[in-house]
Amino acid sequence: MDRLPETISRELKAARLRRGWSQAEVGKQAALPQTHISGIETGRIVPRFDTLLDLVRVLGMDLVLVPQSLVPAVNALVRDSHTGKASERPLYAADDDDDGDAS
Amino acid sequence: MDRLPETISRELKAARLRRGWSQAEVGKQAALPQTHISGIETGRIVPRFDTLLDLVRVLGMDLVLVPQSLVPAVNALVRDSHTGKASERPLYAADDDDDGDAS
DNA sequence: CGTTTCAATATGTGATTTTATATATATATG
DNA sequence: CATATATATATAAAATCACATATTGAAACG
Repeated sequence: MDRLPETISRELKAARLRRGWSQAEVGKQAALPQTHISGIETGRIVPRFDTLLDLVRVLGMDLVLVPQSLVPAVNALVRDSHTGKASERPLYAADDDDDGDAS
Repeated sequence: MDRLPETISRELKAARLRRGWSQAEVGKQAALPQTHISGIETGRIVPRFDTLLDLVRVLGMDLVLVPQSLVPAVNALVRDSHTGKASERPLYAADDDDDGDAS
């Protein structure tokens, strides 16, 4: 059942604790009651997409749509940034402003 | 504004058309009625996170949680894979099948 | 040209389920 | 006790589902 946001729930909680915030504090910033944060983190309720997006962004993260084939690469990129290895890579040195639209 | 999944909606539709699938076809694979696909694509309804995840995965994509600071890099990575520039990088070689239309 | 058929898409109604919200409370844990 | 977290109601709003139907667009035909 990896279609359940159970992973997301854990990552949300981890990100929150990483910042040393309480559920009430996160809830206040995302305009959500603490009980809701609790329900989402425990996986008891599956949030709407916009709700999750608010939460995620309050925690300094974002949800990005990527091709399945690139998921490993993206995960590696994120992991590298954690370990500090990203400094060796002039990744987006050139400006990259997201037009985000490829019609 | 941009917390609405309006961008997601457009990308969902684009990905669907890229594959030449009808809403009914996508709905069948994601176990959703065609009317829902329509509502989501037109932005009339905001899906739950798990629903959106099902849809996204049926379309060969995924939603990845990344730090906001890495979003530009991730977008660049995705863009490069589209334009074929990824060839310099022997990452995970498989190039996603979105070659656009075939007709 | 008009209209008929057909596929794809969008919209509508009603019922069911679930999130979202507010409030109160229980259970830790220090 | 005070704080943080989880759970329990109750209400309102919205998604989900199934069905029907309208709209659009294209192709075929008289």
